Amino acid sequence: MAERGRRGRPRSAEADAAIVAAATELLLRHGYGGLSMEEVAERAAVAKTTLYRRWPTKDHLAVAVVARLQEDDEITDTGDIRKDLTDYMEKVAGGLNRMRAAGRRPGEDSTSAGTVAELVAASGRHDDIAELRGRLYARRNALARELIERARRRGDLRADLDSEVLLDQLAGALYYRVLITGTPVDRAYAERLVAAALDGAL
Amino acid sequence: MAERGRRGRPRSAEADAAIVAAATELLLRHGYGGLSMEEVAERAAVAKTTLYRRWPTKDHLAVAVVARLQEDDEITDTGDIRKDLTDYMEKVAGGLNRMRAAGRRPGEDSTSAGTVAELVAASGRHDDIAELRGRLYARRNALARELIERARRRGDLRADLDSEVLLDQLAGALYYRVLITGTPVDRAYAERLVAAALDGAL
Amino acid sequence: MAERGRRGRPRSAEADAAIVAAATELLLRHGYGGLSMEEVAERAAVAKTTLYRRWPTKDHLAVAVVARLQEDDEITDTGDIRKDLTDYMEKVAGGLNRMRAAGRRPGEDSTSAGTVAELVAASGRHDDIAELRGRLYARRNALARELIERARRRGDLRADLDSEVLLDQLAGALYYRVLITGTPVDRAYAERLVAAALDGAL
Amino acid sequence: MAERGRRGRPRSAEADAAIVAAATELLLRHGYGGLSMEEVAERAAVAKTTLYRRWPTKDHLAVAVVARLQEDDEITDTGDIRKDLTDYMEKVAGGLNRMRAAGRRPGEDSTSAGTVAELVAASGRHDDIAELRGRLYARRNALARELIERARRRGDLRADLDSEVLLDQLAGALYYRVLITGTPVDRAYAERLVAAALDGAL
DNA sequence: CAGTAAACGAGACGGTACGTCTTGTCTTCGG
DNA sequence: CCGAAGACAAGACGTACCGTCTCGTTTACTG
Repeated sequence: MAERGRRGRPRSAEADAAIVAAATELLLRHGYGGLSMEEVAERAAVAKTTLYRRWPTKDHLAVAVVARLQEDDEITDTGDIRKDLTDYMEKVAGGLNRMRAAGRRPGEDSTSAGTVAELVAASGRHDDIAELRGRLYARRNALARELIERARRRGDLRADLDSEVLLDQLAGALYYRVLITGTPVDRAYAERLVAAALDGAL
Repeated sequence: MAERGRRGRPRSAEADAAIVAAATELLLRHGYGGLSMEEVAERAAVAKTTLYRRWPTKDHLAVAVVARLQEDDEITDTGDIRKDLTDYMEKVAGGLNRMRAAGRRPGEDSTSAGTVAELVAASGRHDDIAELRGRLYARRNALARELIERARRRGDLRADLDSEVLLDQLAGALYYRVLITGTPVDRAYAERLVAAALDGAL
Repeated sequence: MAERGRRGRPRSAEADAAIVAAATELLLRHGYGGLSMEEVAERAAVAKTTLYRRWPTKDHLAVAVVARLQEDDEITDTGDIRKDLTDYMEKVAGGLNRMRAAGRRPGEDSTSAGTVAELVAASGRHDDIAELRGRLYARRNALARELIERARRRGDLRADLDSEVLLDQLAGALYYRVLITGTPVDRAYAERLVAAALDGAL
Repeated sequence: MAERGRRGRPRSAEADAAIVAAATELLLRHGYGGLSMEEVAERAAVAKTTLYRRWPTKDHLAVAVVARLQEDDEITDTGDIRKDLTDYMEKVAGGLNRMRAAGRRPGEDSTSAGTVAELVAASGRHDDIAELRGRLYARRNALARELIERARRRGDLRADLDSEVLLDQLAGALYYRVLITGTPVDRAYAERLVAAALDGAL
């Protein structure tokens, strides 16, 4: 089965890299509002057409940049479910906190993470972005649920556990604090969170 | 220092009402992007000056509109903490679901709530909005925490309960589903959620 | 009948002047291709919106500029029809020659008048410009025809003269040389032209 | 010195034909602005490279297309100078009128001939086109002048006739009407024109 | 018949201007 | 002083085309 030779000039990998680099820089430094296609093109020494050939919209570019930034929060399974969940929560929190700093003058305590919200908002403006985000979180959550399932099968968690809700509670608490209440999220919080979820309130 | 009676023509209450009405209509119908100051002014038969005299920014107007829409999620205390929390969760979910529909053509299943995210994003753009939102959620959460505290004092919840985390878990799960994963949130889910939080995973 | 006071802020006369000045400069210096809305706006220290509020298109602006430049080729009637026609031809030729220089580096012998052609082309792209140009030339020719008619009534021209054709021959020859063949047009040529037209070829 | 046989693959005659056909179609149907290299390439099922290998510029292609369209306005010499000139004028007018229709929706009375002007404008943008056009009109006019000279030698025209001006008057009038005033040009007009030029105005 | 030179299809690329849009301010007149 | 009307500055957006380039492929002539 002969490899069907590609037609036409191939896309430039340099351009790709330069664009993403410039966009990342702008996004982290000046936030979503400070990310302009015009300036990305200029900084990447690339024509605007080259941007739009790859990403049909500023929103798409921004989402791609952030997706790359948060690419891999790997999940490790040590057999200690309490520790594994706490580690995972810390990784997720880390990703969020990195975005939290975006567009803030250093020292300024960013009470919320406008940039994260802007990206969620982008989902609302483009169905394809929404879909992409959906698949992304589905995959991510699937991995975490496997971790939980293994622990349950080992007998470390209740047999009738609602793993979907458990994940919502855990990840949700982080996003809620970062996006909505603007309260801090760190290792200590991750521990309290996992403890509360595992032990219950009764 | 004598009371310095207001000079000049007083602000028109009709204008206020017309503006908020028009803005609400646009926001719910066409989403945040479809809310333009120009069009609000036209529909309210009001000059743009009049808008900006009252709200310094489109973001401020939008936030004000939404704040009005979600004004009152009252908390009731029947003594049955499981039921009370479930009711409260359902109210919060209701508010979110109402925003979820914004800007969607009827029938279209809105996987996420772009408009909610836009408003969170607005917080990231204006410190005063962030502050306002902070105070709003602080008050709201304070009420919910009182409910929990009363239950604990009655002995219905663990003595060493981390009530801050409990609320994060509950509200967070809702926001997470609405904003991030785009999964549905209804009475049934509220029940599962409260059950999981109260009973724990172990 | 009371003058109905204009509503809203009136258009800025300074902006008008600055725009036309900048556009004229660019058009004459760099030709039609060198006239860019972007640069006109910058040079006039004016927003692009201000340009487009006045002229819906680059073509419209360019035409307006040129119309202003050629505004008044007055016709004088001394009673000597040969002299009057020659003078008029010279004036028309002057206007054309001024456009001929547009966009040419000094010293460069412009064989044709691209800019004039660009403006005629603009008529082909916008019906309203075509109409405007039609009215302009109608008025211009009407004045010239009056001159001719007076001469005929005096008995200085044939009684059965076709004055429409006479004008076409005269003005046409000038435009033909400037636009098509690229041959020069000056006072001497104007004299030959009028002589030939009045005396006939037989 | 032996004929140094061409190296490499010869140019495709099919491509040539397809390109010119597509370009002609587009130019006549949608005018100069509607003639885009991109679309010519697509319609001719040819790569853009193939276009630019033959014509360095869109302007060059357009000019070539039109040159082909107006290739031959042959001049016939019957000995009756009035008739011969009228016939020639009619042929020239025919060519212009064909261009006049370009880019017009059928039925729409094209007051002017934007496409002709666009081509003249193209001369202003490329010296080689200007030169080409110069040579073209020189040859054309030379033939017409020979016709006139023969008539003069026969004694059918004044001995001191200015044949250059005579031609400017005749052709100029046609172009002037088509390009500038937008008035119609037909056989009847050609007759009036030749009559006026031959008989004079005095 | 193998080698090579050029044409060719496909499509990415840099560049540039266009015309549109929206925000928030400013200026005028009138109540 | 408020309001209505609308002009204004600023600046990004996404589109369109041009003419150039870089691939891989095809078609001739040539040694």
